[in-house]
Amino acid sequence: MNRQLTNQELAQTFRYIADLLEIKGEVIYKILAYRKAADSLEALSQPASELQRSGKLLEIPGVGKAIAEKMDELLSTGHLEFLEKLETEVPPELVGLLQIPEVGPKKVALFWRQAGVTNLQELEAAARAGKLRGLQGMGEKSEAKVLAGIEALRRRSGRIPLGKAWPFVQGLLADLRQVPGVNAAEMAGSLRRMRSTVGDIDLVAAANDSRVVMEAFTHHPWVRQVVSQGDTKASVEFEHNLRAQLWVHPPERFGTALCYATGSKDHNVRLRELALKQGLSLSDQAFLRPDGSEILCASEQEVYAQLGLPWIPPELREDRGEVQAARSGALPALLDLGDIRAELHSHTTWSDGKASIETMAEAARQRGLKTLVISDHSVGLGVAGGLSVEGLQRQRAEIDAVQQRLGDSILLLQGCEVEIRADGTLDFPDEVLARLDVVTASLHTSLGQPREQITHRLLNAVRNRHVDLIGHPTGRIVGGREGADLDMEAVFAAAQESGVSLEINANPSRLDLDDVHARRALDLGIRLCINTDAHSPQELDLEFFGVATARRAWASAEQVINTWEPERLVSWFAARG
DNA sequence: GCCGTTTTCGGCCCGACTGTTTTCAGTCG
Repeated sequence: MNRQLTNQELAQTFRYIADLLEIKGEVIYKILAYRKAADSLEALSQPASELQRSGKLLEIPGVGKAIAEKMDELLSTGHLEFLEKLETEVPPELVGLLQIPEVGPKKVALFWRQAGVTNLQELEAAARAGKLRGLQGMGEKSEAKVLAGIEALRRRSGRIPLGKAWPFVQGLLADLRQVPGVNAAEMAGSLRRMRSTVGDIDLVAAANDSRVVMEAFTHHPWVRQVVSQGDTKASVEFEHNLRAQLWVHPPERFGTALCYATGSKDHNVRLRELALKQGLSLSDQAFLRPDGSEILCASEQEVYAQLGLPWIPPELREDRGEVQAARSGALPALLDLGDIRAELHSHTTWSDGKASIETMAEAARQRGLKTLVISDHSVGLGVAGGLSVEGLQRQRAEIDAVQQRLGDSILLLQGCEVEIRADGTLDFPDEVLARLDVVTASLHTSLGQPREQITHRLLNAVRNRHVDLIGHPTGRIVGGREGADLDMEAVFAAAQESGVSLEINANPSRLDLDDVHARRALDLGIRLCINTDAHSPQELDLEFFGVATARRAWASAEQVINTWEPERLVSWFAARG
């Protein structure tokens, strides 16, 4: 039998169906239903295949009889007759055209039905030949836009990793806050929700005279092109194909605008539903009473309060149950960066790190950490100058010496990031692992192994009683490579049994586990750790991104072992052997 | 196609911006 489709793959299939139906010209609500089902699948904390076995597919929000049947067929057979038929009606490559900016389903349908276009090459040829300008609703400008859009599509490589967008936006916001009359300027959208990748950058500013802010924004030195500009909203493009849009509202309405622009779309729909039940109307423009008068909210707290809710942290605003939780007073007490007391995964010049043990220890101490685990690579990772057994012994002596010098201001532990070899064995025998204070096992090589093989490999490490942590479990690179094809449910089950802690690697190019996996792990009672994997003192600051990912997974401080004091950590590691 | 402390049928968020269609359709978030 074929392996089970993942939730992600199912979601992709339903989104693809929605796109095809939209080009075909189906009623919009049918299309929205497929997209809603896809959203739910992605937010699901357990595999749909599991729900299928227990006959609970209909319990997925937004999944009714028709979609449940299709899901069932996909999970059971690996294909879907409905989709195969649809693909004979609508040329599948048309879906790719939706990626072109300013080209939506209606335009694609127009190009297809009126100009015979079935793929990107044909569209480009038609545009260059001037064959689009004569179509209904098209002119020369629209035709040029299509060509420019195709070029932009070729340049950009999808969404921007959070780690790139974040520092860029800090600079931009600092400049906007300097503009005379600007009362506040904040990021919004997926960036504020701390998703691992960001589409466009959304910003909201409070000012009484929007024109001054708009001028400053569209003339910012980093701006390469102004895409659109109005009184309340402007959209620009920077170098490297970063796009940003700015909304400007008067200060007394800033909370309403910020809340709306932060989203997510589905979270906003929930809020709107609550507003409607109270006879209120909530939109990006205004929050209105039944008589049409406006409820002005300068802060988000006021928006939520009007709806009878406590303020919901942006990281939770994904319509994954947060509004219901807020209503019943069951919002989690989220982990905060200030709760972090320990860094459990760091590198030094003993392998591929840039700084000495002492420099790293001093940097950790300055950041208020009470425990630092030095976990250089093991010998198997040759490119990183991994340590041999003998090297580990010499390193232990230096760690002890640095500890002497630093006194009890910070506790240094000797760990090791031990290779999980391609055959599933660990780089060191058990008696060597037993001498280490902390053992982190990680996959770095042969990540492309088939599912069964690589899962088995990771399970070997999870079940080794000397292993305390699993580093960046899937090996994914944000905006780069997919994670290994792991059976994550099997990994979670084994972790639950062995008590091993799974890492959220805080480096923004990893963020691995991701938020959905992390939430599933927490639901199963698995303890998480959040580590920077720092190779230099500055990288210790990346913890922030890992904490954000954990917050998106609804993590509390107690569920993350980095919040523990040194004594508790030491006894936990010791008890694990 | 989904859903129900207004409904098992009739809704499903809605406004800004752009280009072209001189009154609106398409896209976007």
